[in-house]
Amino acid sequence: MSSEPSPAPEPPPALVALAVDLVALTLRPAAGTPAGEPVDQDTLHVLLVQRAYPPFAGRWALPGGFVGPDEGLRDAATRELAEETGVRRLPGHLEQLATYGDPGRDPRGRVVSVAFLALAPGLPDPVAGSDAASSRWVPVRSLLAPSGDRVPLGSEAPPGSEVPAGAGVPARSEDPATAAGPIRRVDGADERALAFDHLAILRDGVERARSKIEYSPAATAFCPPEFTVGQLRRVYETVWDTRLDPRNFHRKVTSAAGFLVPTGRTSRRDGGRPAELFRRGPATLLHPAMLRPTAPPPARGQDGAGGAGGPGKIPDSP
Amino acid sequence: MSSEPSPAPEPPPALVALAVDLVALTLRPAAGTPAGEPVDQDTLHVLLVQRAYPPFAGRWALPGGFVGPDEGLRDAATRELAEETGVRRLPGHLEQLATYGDPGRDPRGRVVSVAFLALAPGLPDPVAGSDAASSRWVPVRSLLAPSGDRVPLGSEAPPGSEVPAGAGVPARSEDPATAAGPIRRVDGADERALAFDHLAILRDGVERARSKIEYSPAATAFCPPEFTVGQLRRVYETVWDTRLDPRNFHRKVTSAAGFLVPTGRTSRRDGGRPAELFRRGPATLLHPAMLRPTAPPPARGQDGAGGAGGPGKIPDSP
DNA sequence: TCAATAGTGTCTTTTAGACACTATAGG
DNA sequence: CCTATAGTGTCTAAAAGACACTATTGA
Repeated sequence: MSSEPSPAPEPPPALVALAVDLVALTLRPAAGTPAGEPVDQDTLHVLLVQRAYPPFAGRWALPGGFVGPDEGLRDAATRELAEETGVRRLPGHLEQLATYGDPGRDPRGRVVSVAFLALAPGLPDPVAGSDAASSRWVPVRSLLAPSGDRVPLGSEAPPGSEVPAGAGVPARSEDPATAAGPIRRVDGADERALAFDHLAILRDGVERARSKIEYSPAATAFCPPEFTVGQLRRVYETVWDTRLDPRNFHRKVTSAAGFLVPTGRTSRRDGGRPAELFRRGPATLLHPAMLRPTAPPPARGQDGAGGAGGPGKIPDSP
Repeated sequence: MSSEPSPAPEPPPALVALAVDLVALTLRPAAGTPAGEPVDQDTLHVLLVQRAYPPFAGRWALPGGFVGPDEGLRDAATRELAEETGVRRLPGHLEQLATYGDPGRDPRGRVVSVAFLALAPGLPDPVAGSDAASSRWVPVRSLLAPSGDRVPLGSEAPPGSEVPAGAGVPARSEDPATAAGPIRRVDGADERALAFDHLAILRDGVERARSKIEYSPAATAFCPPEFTVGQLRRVYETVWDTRLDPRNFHRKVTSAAGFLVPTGRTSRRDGGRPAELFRRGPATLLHPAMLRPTAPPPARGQDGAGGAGGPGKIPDSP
């Protein structure tokens, strides 16, 4: 139910501030790839903004903001995403992730945030929004690394070089992605840490994306309208952080009914046989599913299929 | 992010009332089973309360209520469930489902509701809560039926007889479960309809439950601490509304690592060979998963895995 | 005896995964 | 020629599903 009228002996309706937060994921070339490394090695990036005001001023956070008085939840998420990326009709996929609203998650008072997950093909470098000092795409791996490790030596961005030269956003000393760099602190906290409970939200979003592309064609949201099987495979490999056999992948993906529709055209390549171009098909669920390479019998780590969201527990606390 | 401080040129923080709603599912014998039908045919039931005050006075709704000023979301859901069922330490499973907060879903103003999904073994008949005229378990099928059909002739409760004799809650003329009965109307609306957007929430909850038990051991939440493979199979059959081959089911469920732990004991039966008793094992994800009998290649109906959760789209509008 | 449920085994089909081999581009 | 990517075929193992058969109870 939604609430009770005044005569009901319920706890008084707590009035809370309502916000949306976005876990916007995209694939971009790993910046700062050392010479001699394979170029164009896509990595998973998330959109972050640097907070201009307290609390957590100077810290990086997921983009988001308050929901307008007459604004729908999804509308608010769409608006925030458009504001931050400068893109009005966003391609890709947007779905509700979970709601984080336990008391204490925001020092200013009770703020309930409905988090959304957005998957999009390579978006432009973000435009500084009105509510943030700056914003940028940050490699997810550098944020989820337990504590500065898990970053493959040399394949991840070295300190201060996550942004390709000329990207327009100067590297900042507060860079959150500098996993290998010295850890600076702002009012006693690890400055690499995200504001509020946003690291937890990010984790949930990434896990949701990982399971989502198993059972749905959502992986195509990371691709342009027309794409090759090889591109799609690189999406899966990047999001899952695995290697997949190109031959078996090709067979699976092309035999899943309604997943891909051939365009008849073919892509030009730098070297190698030209590949067929496909569009996303009408399927909403994949059959058979594209299951992640299975770690053996023992429990795989999460708690729930989130049903419809497939597996993946949805926490409700920061 | 969660919000911006006052100096930010964001839309002003809309203050909203925060509520939780519960989709509490359990398995109970179909009431009103005509003589001659197989008894003890479990069916999926959802807990509903009858609203005492406007709006939607007299209509049935999901149990729920406002979140206290210093109360966590999950805490509020747990409290509401305990109040409505009279059970303090609830067995079973509780997870966040989705949040419904679009303007207009509540005629009194902006009310944002975080819905939770609860799965529990046969709970007692509900105790009338302080905020509802009455509450009861209602067969899900009668609520989700397109418009009075989809109810297998003779196997569903006939008008006014959903409650087993002596259940303590007299059948009311407003009974929402009377799918086959005449449709009465209150202020112009089909009285069988649930209040607010609760039918949509119920649909989402049922679909989440259906996919949840595919990838997680959540089906055991419908069982007592010790149960037989046959009982577990009946859970799957009821939730999925399918028949499953007992022999293949037995093999699958006992070979999924960590799903079931044998107790060594055996159950006594009325007729038939005694069955081994199991407890729920430590697994959090099933491998291999218990996939629903697959409707052929065409898309299976939802939009997303949610969720590892697997599949299942999470809408954010009523 | 029979009916009913529990549990095992066997066979076929589908799918996953390893991997050989051919096709078509650029250098 | 080479290398690199695309795409097909073939084999094996795992899993799903159909179903025969045995086991153990109550009536």
